[in-house]
Amino acid sequence: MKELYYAQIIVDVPTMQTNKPYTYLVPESMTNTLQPGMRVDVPFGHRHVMGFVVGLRATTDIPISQLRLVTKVLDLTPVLNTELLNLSDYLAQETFAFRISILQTMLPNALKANYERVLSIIDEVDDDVANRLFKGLEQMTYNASDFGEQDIALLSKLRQEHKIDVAVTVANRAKIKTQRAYQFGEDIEFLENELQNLRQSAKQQHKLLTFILGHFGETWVKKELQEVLDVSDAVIRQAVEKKWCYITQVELLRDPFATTDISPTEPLPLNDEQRNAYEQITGTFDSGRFQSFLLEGITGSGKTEVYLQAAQHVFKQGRTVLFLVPEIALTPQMVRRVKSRFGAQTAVLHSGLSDGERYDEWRRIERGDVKIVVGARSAVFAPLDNIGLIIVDEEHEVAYKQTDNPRYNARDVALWRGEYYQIPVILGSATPSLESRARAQRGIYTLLRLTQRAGKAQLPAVEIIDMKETLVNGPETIFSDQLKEKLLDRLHKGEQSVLMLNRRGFSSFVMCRDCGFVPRDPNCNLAMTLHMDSHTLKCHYCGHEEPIPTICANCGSKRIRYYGTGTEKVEQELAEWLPGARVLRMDQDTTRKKGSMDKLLQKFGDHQADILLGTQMIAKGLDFPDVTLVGVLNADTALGLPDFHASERTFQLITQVSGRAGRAQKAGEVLVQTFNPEHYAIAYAKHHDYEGFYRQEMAVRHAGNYAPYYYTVQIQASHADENEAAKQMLQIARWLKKQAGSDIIILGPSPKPIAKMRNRYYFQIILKFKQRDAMDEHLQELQDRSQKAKDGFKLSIDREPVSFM
DNA sequence: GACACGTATGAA
DNA sequence: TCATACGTGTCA
Repeated sequence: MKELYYAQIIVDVPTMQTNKPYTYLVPESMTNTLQPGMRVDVPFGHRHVMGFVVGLRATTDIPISQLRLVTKVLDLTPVLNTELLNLSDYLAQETFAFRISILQTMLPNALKANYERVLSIIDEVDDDVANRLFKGLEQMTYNASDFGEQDIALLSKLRQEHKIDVAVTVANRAKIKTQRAYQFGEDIEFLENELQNLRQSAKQQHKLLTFILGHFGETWVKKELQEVLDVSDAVIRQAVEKKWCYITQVELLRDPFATTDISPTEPLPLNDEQRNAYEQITGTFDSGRFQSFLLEGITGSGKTEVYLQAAQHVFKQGRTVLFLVPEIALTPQMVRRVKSRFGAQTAVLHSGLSDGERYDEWRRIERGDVKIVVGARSAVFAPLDNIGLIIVDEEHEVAYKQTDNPRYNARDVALWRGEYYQIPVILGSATPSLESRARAQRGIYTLLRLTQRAGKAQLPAVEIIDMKETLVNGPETIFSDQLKEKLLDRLHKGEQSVLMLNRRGFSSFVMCRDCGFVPRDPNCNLAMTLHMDSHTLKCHYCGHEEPIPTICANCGSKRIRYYGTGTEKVEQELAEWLPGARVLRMDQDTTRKKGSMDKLLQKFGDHQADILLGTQMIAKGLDFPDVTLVGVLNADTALGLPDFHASERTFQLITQVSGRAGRAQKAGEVLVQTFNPEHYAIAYAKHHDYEGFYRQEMAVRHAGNYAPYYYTVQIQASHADENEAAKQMLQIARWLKKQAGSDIIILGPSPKPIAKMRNRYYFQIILKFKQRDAMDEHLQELQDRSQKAKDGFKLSIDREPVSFM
């Protein structure tokens, strides 16, 4: 057998030029230990960097003289398996990101390299430097924040004069928490002898030594030992001194369920539709095939029960399950259900974990201590092997897309992993993304529909309130008379209400208060955004710009208003006309603190409040049986966004929030206040008609050449100089036009909605095209060129962006 | 990302 | 003529 001498290594230097494996020599001492997926310390140029072994070879084309040796192995076992290494390769291509960035995102922060600079004196230096800076020592670890500017300059000069040397070392950042333990001696004769010679009065010592004799050779954690024997520290210290036992450290694994009380649940009976879905999914699993299922189930139809029972089936075959949710904080009830069904074999990865805690959970998964991983976006990289089922709940959620580099979509990664393991992948939603639903139409996904609510519950009746009439009749208020009436009614009956104010971001737009008309840009037919700095309306999609109108183009009214109301204002109004009502406000401001969201929901569940008022974060997943009224204060805000997803998002949001009402015996009711009662997104939401909405929206997308008929790519770039940014983007647009010709629709360049951030100017170009492979080549080339572009021009490419903000 | 090395730029 | 600034290519 030929040994593998050459390691292919991706180094921790995120640049275009280094975005390829480098070949290193494997020292003889490592030939048995080094494996792909391990992190290593390698010399790179003049310093040391961390690297990932992505392959081992027996031969190489590179001249031996150019090769250097791997310095150190940082892991005992690979931190990435073959599957994840392959995935990183695919994702780097897919997201136009560096391979190293992908590898880093796959791992917990604790596994990032910790670079330390060690300065050492190698020649005569003056006393000031030796004593003041080096504190009389030959070496010191360098920390830039420890020194003033002058000293840094001085050290840099000494370095150039070769009087001091700088060595970079790569250290493991991960700290494994340990606790003190005692390894008992194994020499029984010695121990028995010691027991004989103990003084009569040494009762405690006698007790301990007897115990050690009964468990010789074992290792006991100090805490447990003291719990069992009730001996003092001093007694144990004596035992160590007398060599009855030895101090060691054992790894401390926190039990994440120590504080949560779990009442185990049993599988619930499935109805016919659920059973059909369950059987199709488990049948696919049993036959060992890859197949994606789109589980389209109305709110409250029991999708979760299908997930859980399918997972149970997979466990029985000794396989594991990956369960993705849009955001852990927003789905506490879902997490609780999984935990209570599967207990301690569940790992939960969420953003609230510290680096250390996350690393602990990661290691539990990696060692195979858990069967199911529940987590948000980044959990899609959980180091499970032997996966048997992947579930993506609320698959339409934009939270699955990472908005900064690397811009991956966890839903697509889930599908990749599913194909790799040849297993079923469930994409579940009450309101699937158009893209997924279209794929189901084409037979790429298997469509499974759940049309019945669980138990006897009915979908709530939805009433649309035309706010234009309300405004004509009375003072300008956020609440219609109808909504006020119903709220009062619920208060009297002691039932609960949920109010949603769909206020998103900072985007504001202009609307006529008489007819609901929103000025749209003539090219893209998208709502235009108000820019107070330039006093214009701009289309963020193609860059069209026009002055802010003073008269409505539709009805001639002068009542044109700037749009935007916050939850705080609503809370205040509620307090004024319903002084007795107990209101809980839930938005970014009130849920920022860890666990505060859970606390608010707990309070609402315990009937300590009558009204839950919040932003779209209250729309999904909440299950409170006594909520019988849902009010959507403003259904239009999402419609006004400069984005072709606007109708889809509006429909999804109204449908999701409506689903919060009437989940148990009591019938629910939904009031939707809007200025656009005739808009199809709102009309279809009123009838809970996803399929109807899907058909109409597909026609709209088809007519406008939008996704899913076209691929969409957003190119955004920034520069400190506005003209320079615009100029370069124009060149790029021209270059793309030349490369792709008629195969491509180019919109822009146009300034981004937030055109200036941190003193940089942002522009974007939107591309729409059908030939993906050809365009990928052009985009890759564009990426390469932009890396070489000088003077601070930054560019990033975003495939299928979920927001154009 | 950090550095060495090349060429351009300016002061004596 | 030298010192410094800045841009560029390289790392196995």
